[in-house]
Amino acid sequence: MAQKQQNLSKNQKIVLDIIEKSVQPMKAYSILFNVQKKGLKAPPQVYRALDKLVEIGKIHKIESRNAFIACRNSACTIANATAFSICESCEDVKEISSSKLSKYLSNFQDKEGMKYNKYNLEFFGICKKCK
Amino acid sequence: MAQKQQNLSKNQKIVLDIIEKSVQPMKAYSILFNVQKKGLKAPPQVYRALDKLVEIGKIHKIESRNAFIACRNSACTIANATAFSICESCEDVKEISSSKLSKYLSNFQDKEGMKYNKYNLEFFGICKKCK
DNA sequence: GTAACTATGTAATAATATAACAATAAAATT
DNA sequence: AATTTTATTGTTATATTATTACATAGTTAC
Ligand SMILES: [Zn+2]
Ligand SMILES: [Zn+2]
Ligand SMILES: [Zn+2]
Ligand SMILES: [Zn+2]
Repeated sequence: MAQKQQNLSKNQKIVLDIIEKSVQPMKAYSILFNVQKKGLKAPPQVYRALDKLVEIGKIHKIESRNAFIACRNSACTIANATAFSICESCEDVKEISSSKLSKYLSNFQDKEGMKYNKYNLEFFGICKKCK
Repeated sequence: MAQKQQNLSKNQKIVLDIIEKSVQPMKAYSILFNVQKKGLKAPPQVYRALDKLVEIGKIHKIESRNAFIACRNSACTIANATAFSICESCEDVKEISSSKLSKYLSNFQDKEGMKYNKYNLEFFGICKKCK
C-alpha cells in the first residue's frame, strides 16, 4: 500500500518532507530556498532528490508548471500513470484518482496497436472557488 | 477544416514554417538558431510567435520535453485537447488523433463532477523501431 | 580491508523563458 | 486624411529551470 520510507536518503527525506507539507505543487528553487536551513545549498542536491522521488512515485512532476507535488493517491501504486486537474485561475492542482480513467488509459491502443503503461494527463479548467 | 493562414504575422509565419518542416518537435532555441538568417535575433521574437501559434492550435507544446510540434491532426480543431505518444528511446513524438479518446477525456468528470474541455495527455513507451 | 557502489558537496554553466521599454506598422474611428 | 487604438516588432537585460563535472564521504559486498 504505502511505499516504504526507510530507504530514502537524508536529502531525499528533507526534500520529500517539505513537499508533503505543501498543499500545492512546489517549484525546485522554492524547495531549494526552503531547505537551505537544513544544509542543502545547491540545485543539484535538490534535483537529485526530486529525480529519485519522482522515480519511486513519492512525488509527481506537473510538467506544464515545472512543479512537484506529493502523491496522496493511495491507488497510485504506479508512478507511471498520473492525472491531474489544474485550475488556470488559482493554480490549484489536484491528483485525480479514478481507477476507471487509469484503466481506460492503460488499455488505450493507438492506431498501430501500440499500448502504453506510462502516461501523464493534465486537465485544465476553472475550479469551483474561482467560478 | 484547415485553419486560415493569412492572418499570421511575418514572424509567426517564419516560426511556423520551420516547425512544419521538422518531423520531430523543435526546441525554442533550436528554432531561434534556425531563423536567425531570417532576421529573428532574440528569444522574445520566437517565444511570442510560439505563444500565438500554440494559442491558435497551429502547433502544440510537448510539455515534458519543452518542445514544439506542428499540428497535423485534421480532427484537432480544438487546440485544447491534445494527446501524444513519445518514444523514450528515440524521442519520436506522434500526435494521437482518436475521436474515441478525445470524447472520453472531454466527457470525463472528476469526483466533484467537474468537467474539463482542455487537457494534455502524453503517453510514453518504446516505439516499434526501438524494440 | 579493498573494491564497488551510492550519496553528498560544490562550483560553474547550460538551457529555457520572461520583463521592460522603445519603435513600427496595421486597423479602426473620427 | 488625421487621430486613436491595437497588434507587432526589435532589443537589452534578466529571471527561471536544470545539468555537467569533479571532488569527497559513507555504505555494502566480497
Ligand atoms: Zn500519485
Ligand atoms: Zn481556482
Ligand atoms: Zn493537433
Ligand atoms: Zn523509438
